[in-house]
Amino acid sequence: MRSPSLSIQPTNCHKCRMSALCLPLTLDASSLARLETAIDRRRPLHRNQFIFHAGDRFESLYAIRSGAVKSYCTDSSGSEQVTGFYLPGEIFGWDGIHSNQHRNTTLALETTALCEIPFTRLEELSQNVPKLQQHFMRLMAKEITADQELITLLAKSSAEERVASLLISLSNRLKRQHLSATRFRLPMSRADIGNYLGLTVETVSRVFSRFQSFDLILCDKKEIEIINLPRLTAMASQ
Amino acid sequence: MRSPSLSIQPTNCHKCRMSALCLPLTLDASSLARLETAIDRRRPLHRNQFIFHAGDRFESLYAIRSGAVKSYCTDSSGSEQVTGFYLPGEIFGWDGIHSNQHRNTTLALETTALCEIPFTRLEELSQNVPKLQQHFMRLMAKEITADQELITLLAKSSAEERVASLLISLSNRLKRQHLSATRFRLPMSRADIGNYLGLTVETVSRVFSRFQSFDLILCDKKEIEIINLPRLTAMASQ
DNA sequence: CGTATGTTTGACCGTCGTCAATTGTAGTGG
DNA sequence: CCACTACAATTGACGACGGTCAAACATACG
Repeated sequence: MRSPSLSIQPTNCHKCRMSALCLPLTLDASSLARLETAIDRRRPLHRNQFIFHAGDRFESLYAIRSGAVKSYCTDSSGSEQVTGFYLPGEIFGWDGIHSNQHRNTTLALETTALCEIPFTRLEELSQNVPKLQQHFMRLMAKEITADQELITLLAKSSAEERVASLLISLSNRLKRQHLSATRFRLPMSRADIGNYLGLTVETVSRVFSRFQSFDLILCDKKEIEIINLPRLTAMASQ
Repeated sequence: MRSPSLSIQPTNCHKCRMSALCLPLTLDASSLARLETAIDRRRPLHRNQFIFHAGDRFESLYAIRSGAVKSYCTDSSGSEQVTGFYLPGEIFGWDGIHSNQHRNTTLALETTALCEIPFTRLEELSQNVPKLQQHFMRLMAKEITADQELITLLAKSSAEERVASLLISLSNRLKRQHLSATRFRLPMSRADIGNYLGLTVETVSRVFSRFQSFDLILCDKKEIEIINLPRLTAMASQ
């Protein structure tokens, strides 16, 4: 029996509209039932609440049901580096697997609902459910692919290309969740964007202004409307 | 029976001096024996020979016995981005897991001996040998960690810090192989270094010159000697 | 030996970071 | 409810770091 202060309702992955992303599609009913028992649906976090800190013992992966989080690590000189933003349907926490402790700190950028997936349970289940093992390896590999795309972006692209890429990435990820691909609210600050993209706040702000003057986007602080999606896409994939 | 043209000798992981890195240390004898049957030791590749191309069907992971390789991907506009250099004892090929085809092209930077680890065999074995599953997840997670360190480097650091970081990284990785941490030969060109670090060849060359004038390193084309390891380390971890 | 490729160095210039000031927004408590 | 404060975002002026272009030189390979 779970404590009501930690868990708000039983998990029903098969009814969850995220399942296409965080679950193997081909999982049979009994395997799914076993997985569900491992997943703990926590009460929503509010803005700026931490999910885990760098150095914390690694216990679980997390899937986002709603909201958004950012992960960042702090280097020796104390400065932060944002390593990722995660949106509904996405899974984070992989960084803890290697050394059994997290390297990133992760916090909610807005009110956020999570599913917690205890990793040892997941490993046990994977032993018995080959598809599950495959699926999670794929998700990890996807994280590697995403990181390598960011590496390419940082190594090669101009400020405008970087910002365009982030907007297009967010647009695509929201679209996959059947949300609007052209109107959305940025969950993160300009500073977070700049940090993530290796730019200063000022540069990010200037790029947003330029994009508006080019009629690529409309933006009112964090509300974004993409006016010219094709051209923005072209700028991004350069 | 293996074709002699493809395989030069039977695999003996337990005698291999790399095993501390690419194998789970705690694997028992029978598990190890089963793993060995899956691993194919190929004849050495020479410089500029490809291991796989972007788009190739993903079949195997590869462990380096000797030599060095570089991985790079090609973006829409045809320009390359080096995503990693791999040295003896390291494993590459993870990028193919997600979509069952490789995103990176990987080639030998010098004469290189590899062990090929067929991925489906590895998955099968992982089902029966929990330690093996754990170990490979850790290795993948390590790749994620490494990529995120590169992201931080590219987002934050100056040209000098980037080059210093690469030299220190190579030094540490060679040291782990019980090779000299202060005298080594760079397997890659200045262009590769620049591409990897998001710099131009000219900038890399200038930084090498500056490092020499500061008495941090000595270098004769690809031969490097680190003169002042503490100061170079300080420059790297900034 | 000759050509292709890699490396170094110089001169110049553009992008983006730094510093600074201003305005707008959000959260707090009287 | 509004003042007060802290924080976020915008815009401008200026300069530095690293990119671009060009030339010279070294090295590798056939």
